[in-house]
This record gives sequence, C-alpha cells and structure tokens, in this order.
Amino acid sequence: MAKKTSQPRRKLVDIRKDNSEQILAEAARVFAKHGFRGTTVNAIAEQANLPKANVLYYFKTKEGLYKAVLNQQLNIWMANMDAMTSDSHPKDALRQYIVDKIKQSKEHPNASKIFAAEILHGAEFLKETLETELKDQFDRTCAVFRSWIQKQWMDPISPEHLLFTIWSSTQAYADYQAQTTILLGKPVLDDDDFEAGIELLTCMVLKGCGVRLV
Amino acid sequence: MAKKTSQPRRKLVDIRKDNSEQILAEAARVFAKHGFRGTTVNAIAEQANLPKANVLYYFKTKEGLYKAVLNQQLNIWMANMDAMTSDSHPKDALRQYIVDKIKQSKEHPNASKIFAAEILHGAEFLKETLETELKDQFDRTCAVFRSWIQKQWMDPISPEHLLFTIWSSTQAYADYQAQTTILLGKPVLDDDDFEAGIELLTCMVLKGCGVRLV
DNA sequence: CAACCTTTTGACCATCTGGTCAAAAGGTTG
DNA sequence: CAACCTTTTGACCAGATGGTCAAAAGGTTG
Repeated sequence: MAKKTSQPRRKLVDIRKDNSEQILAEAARVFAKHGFRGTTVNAIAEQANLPKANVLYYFKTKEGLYKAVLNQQLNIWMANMDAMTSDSHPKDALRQYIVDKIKQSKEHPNASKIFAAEILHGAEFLKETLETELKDQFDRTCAVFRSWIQKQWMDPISPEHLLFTIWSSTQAYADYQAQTTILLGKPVLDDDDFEAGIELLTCMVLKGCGVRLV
Repeated sequence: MAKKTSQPRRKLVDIRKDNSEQILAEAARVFAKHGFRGTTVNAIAEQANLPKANVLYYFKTKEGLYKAVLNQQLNIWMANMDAMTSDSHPKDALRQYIVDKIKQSKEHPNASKIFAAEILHGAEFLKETLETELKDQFDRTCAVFRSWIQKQWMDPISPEHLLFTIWSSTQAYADYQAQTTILLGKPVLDDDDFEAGIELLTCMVLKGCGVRLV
C-alpha cells in the first residue's frame, strides 16, 4: 500500500524490498501477540494494508513467513552473546551482558516473545538451530565462565545454570510485560523499571558468583 | 472409555467425576504443548479416549474447558506463595520459596507453561485474576520483603524486581525445558539438574540480597 | 420392571483459513 | 511504444474445526 501513498515511478526492486520488510515487521508483531497457530495470514495482511493474496505472493506459505520471522528475530536475540571473552573480566563482561540483554527485552520484545513461545511449545521449528548454533554459543560461553572460575575471578558456580538464570530473568522483561505492568500498576514499563531490573540483576549475579570487584 | 475397562455398575456420579477429571488432565497436557489456538477439541478427545462430542458434553465449549484448565493450573501455580512471612527469616524463607518453586516446575510443568503462554500472549483470559488475586499476593509478598529490609535482615533491594527474578528463573526450569535439555545434551532434566538450579539460585538470591546468614 | 434421568456417540453443519489462479495493472527495457 | 516481466487482487476451493442434535445406550429409583 506504500505504493499508493508515495510518488509514481517506484522501482520494482524497491517495491519488493519495502513490501517484504513491512510484511516481516507486521508478521513479527502479530506472531508475537498470537503465536503461530493463533495468527491468520489475513490478520498480517490487514496490518500491512495488503490483500492476503499479496502476502502469499511474497512468502509462499504461512509457515515460510513464520520461519523467516523466526530467523530474523533469532539473529536479534543472539546478537551480543559473544561479547564475553576469557580475557574480559567478569565484573565488566557480566554487567555488560545483563545490560545488553535487558536493553534487548526493551527494544525487541517481539523477538523475545516469539522465541519464548517457540520453545514453550517444544521448539519444533527451532530444534535444529538450537542444537547447532545456540548450542555452540552456549558451550563457548560456558567455557568462558569456566576460565574465569579457574582464574579465581569468580566462585565455582555452574556455568550452565548461571546462563539459564541470566537468560530467563532478563527475558522476563519482554515476555512477561503483560504481568509485570499489571503488578507494578502502570500501563507500560518505563526506563526506570528496566534500570531497576539491570541494577538488581547485576548486583545479584556479581555478588552471587562471588566476582571480585577489585 | 474408563467405563469399558472397569466393572459394570458404575455410579453416575463417579462416571462424571472420572471423566471430567481425565478430560481436564489431558486438556492440560495438550494445551500446554500446543497453546489454546493450536489445540483442537478432537486432539483432547483422542488423548482422553472419548469421542469429541462427549468432551463437549462435559465442557460446553473449548473456551470453557480452557478456562477450567487455566483456573486449576493457576491454583497449583500460586500454591506456596504465602509461606513467606515477616516473622520468618529471609535466609530460610527465601531458600524454601526457591526450593518450592523449582519443585513445582519439576512436578507441574504444564501449569507453568499454560500460565506462561497466557501471559506471553497478553493475558486476555487472565487479566482479571492477575489484577486481583495475583496482585494481592504480590503486594503482600513485597511488603514482607520490605519488612525484612527494615529489620536490616537484607539489603535494600527492590522487592518487586526480586520477585520477578525469582519467578522467571524458577519457572524457566519448566517453560524452557525444550531448550535446557538440548543445551545440556540430555533427553530430560534429572534430579541433579533441578538441584543445581536450586543451589545456584539460592546462593545468588541470598548473597545478592545481602541476607545475613548469622 | 417400568418410567425417568444421564451419558454416549455418529452424523451433520456453518464457518474459518491457508492456499490457488487467472486476469488486470504496473514497471522495465530494447 | 511495444513486447515482456513483475506485482496486485478478487474470486474461489478444499480441508479443518468448533459446535449441534437426535437417537441409542446406560444408570437410577420407586
């Protein structure tokens, strides 16, 4: 529909790019809200101001569109995982990681939600990616944690479970917003809420892991 | 179908009770796995070894059945929330709460998953319950935390965010099992995994909150 | 055992939804 | 501008799904 609101003479490549992107963006929103099964192609089409047939022209099937969204959002989700290295000190690296993760929950809640729903329902579409890409990332990060422990920069806690905890508690600021806002009694989470989350989590993780703050 | 495998002369009250319960139980499993929209009445019926029409005879509509499941599982989920009181010392109460929560994830993963999916998708069906029952619980628990802080039994952390963190990280052991098992490289989580979770979380929460262990 | 209530079940229906198609409209390129 | 390619779109379809219904089977109670 972008076509109708902008000038004539639009290049086909641009049309294709714009439409694909808009469909992906709207699809991400709708899928995040209603899940794969709860989403109709028509709902996405309406959000994108396009007829359903047009959406199916760009993405042959609903499943194909979903997978495209999933991949796109997964990249966002896994973005700053490799920032932690053996050389960096946990007191900086862990804090930074938590900050990044919560920022992500704030700025890309849909990525987090789609990802969470996918896993919640057994990770059918994601199983392979989890087994390869994420597993590699995970092992690498655990190795970094272990190296920190060996250098006695932190206590010998379980790297695996530490990561689970950080992931789940940071993601909660995206996934559970509906709950969080109700319990905090505000319409939406504001910057202070995210700051408070960062504050509590860094404090808890750093102290909990016995990271020397020297 | 229970009817066919057991003796004749079953009382109607029993039949009703048994069937309702079995339908609820199977429905909880299926809803947890596929979500509300992803679940068909027929799928539940098959799991319960009953014809679809029979399921609809007990629960007039799919939505009604879902709400029944939701309520049942919500009670499980909110079970041991009131164990923490101002009198109890955080070092015991917090540890116990974490233990209970993780046990719950282990024993009632479906309750957790259904609840999580519901919130993830905006808590349409739950909004009212969250605004009343859960909100009350939440405020009460936060008040307990505040009283502990006032007694200087722990550092002045944010009670709200502490609770968010405990909830999300304990629930993760139910909701994200599909991911956790893949990353740990085992078919299912075993007792040691849950123990490790308990260990890490109590350590992290107690140290993180500066709970005096005197 | 007989009149009555509850449960079971197959057949059926209206609606929704993912996906197809062909024709028209819009760009591209020599 | 003319032949050609890409995009747009309404109409259409087959299958799935929630829900209904009436008849049969199974309990209950005097």
